[in-house]
Amino acid sequence: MLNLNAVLKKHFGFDAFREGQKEIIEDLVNGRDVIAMLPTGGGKSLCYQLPGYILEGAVVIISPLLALMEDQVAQLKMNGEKRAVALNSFLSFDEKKSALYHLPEYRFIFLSPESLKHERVLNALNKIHISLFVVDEAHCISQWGHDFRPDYSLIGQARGKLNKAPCLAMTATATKEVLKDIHLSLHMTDPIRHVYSVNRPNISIMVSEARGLEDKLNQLSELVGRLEGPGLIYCGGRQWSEKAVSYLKEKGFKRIAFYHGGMENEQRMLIQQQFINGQLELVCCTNAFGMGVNKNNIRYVIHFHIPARMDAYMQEIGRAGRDGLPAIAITLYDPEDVQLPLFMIEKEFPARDELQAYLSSKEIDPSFKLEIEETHERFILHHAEKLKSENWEVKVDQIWKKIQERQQNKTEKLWNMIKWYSTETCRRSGILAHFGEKSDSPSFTRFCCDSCGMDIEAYYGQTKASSGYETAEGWKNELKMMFKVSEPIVQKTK
DNA sequence: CGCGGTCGCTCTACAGCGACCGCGGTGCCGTAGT
Repeated sequence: MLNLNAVLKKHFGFDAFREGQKEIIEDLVNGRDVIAMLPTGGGKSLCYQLPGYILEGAVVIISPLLALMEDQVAQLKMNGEKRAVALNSFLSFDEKKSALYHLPEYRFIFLSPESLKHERVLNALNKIHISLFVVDEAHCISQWGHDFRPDYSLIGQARGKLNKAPCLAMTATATKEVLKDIHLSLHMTDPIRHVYSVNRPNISIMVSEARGLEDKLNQLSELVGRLEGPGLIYCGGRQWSEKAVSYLKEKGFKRIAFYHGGMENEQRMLIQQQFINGQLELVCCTNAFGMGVNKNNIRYVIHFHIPARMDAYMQEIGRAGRDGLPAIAITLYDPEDVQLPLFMIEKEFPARDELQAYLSSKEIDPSFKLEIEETHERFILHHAEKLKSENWEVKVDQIWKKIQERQQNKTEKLWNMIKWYSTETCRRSGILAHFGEKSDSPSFTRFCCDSCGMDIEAYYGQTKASSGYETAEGWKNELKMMFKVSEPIVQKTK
């Protein structure tokens, strides 16, 4: 029997596995497909890196962001592993050509789902022996694969064209529906699920009703003034993230910056690094900020606008309190705010006449290209490809049906979120129910949520008392007693 | 749909109002002879 602990010590220098890691690795080494839902910061990358040193061949990792791939490669190289490469658009043509030629020499190969569809890449991958096929941040399959980045939904198909290898899908947040989506989309064979609770007992959850912009801004500056940082503020739009920063700066707060997808890459990397290193106390951002932000001492996450779905909300608040110390998530909820996500769901897809105009113009003159939004075009082309034997009118009907289906699906998720904001029962139980977990095991306290009687004033007092890190251990112990975090709820199926 | 910015009106007034318009999230990706 293989001694995994010895391999762990030899290659990573650790004496013991973290929770779940060993079981996941054992299943993979035994050739099984695995879906792993591990809490953030649970040491997910080890789950594919270690098998890379046991199994014959290369580990292929599908990653959603260039920055994440680069990060992982840099980390591996820092650990002395030179046989790691990221095959992406950062490489020049010559570099890419060379990397593909030398592919058999690599042990860890990182790819985007988009590059996985190119013949050249597939051919090169087919010439090597793949020991393990990994999809990192696998919830993206469900979150993006249906519309925003359809290539995410083609990973399973690509996998079928490659040498058969066990498949590992990893994420921190997934509902039952998302887990099923991952399973089916990746064409996994009877996968073993290692699913841990999404509950984060050290994060208190609050929803504060706000009426109108002025009320919201007042509440915001009060919170920022009294809460211990570092903190994150999630806004619904790019301009909002910038405006929130100017407002708070005007109020005298310092070390704040904004972050959104419209900024230059270099600037984005700078802000992220400054925040991680503690030079920035507060970042106002859109949902672009998050994945790959490895910072364990975020003390609060404020939602200035509501997220559109529960799993997105959990991912966002889950960035707080990774050190296990008390943290708080507060949403400033104005019932009027539902209009923004509603509008976005509408706008995300082409309208019926746009769809019709696009497909009919292609029918009349294939060389003519009707200018429509890039995401709309990609959605149409992706689905038209599946219907390529049909005539254009059938395509219009079928794709329109698909659009309505997607919009309905997204709107439903939004209303579920709204329902959760409006209820007066325990918020944590509501979240756990949403993820299909029973909520009887966690011992809820007055620090649970506003519905459980949590008082923000008491919270201010507690965290102020424990400001600095001298008392960190004391708090950790108190929390363990309060929440029994030493006995995590593990729901392991199969 | 709501917000904010701009325009134009008033007509002693150049500040203040209403009408109107534009905007609103997430990110990959090309090229062939070593």
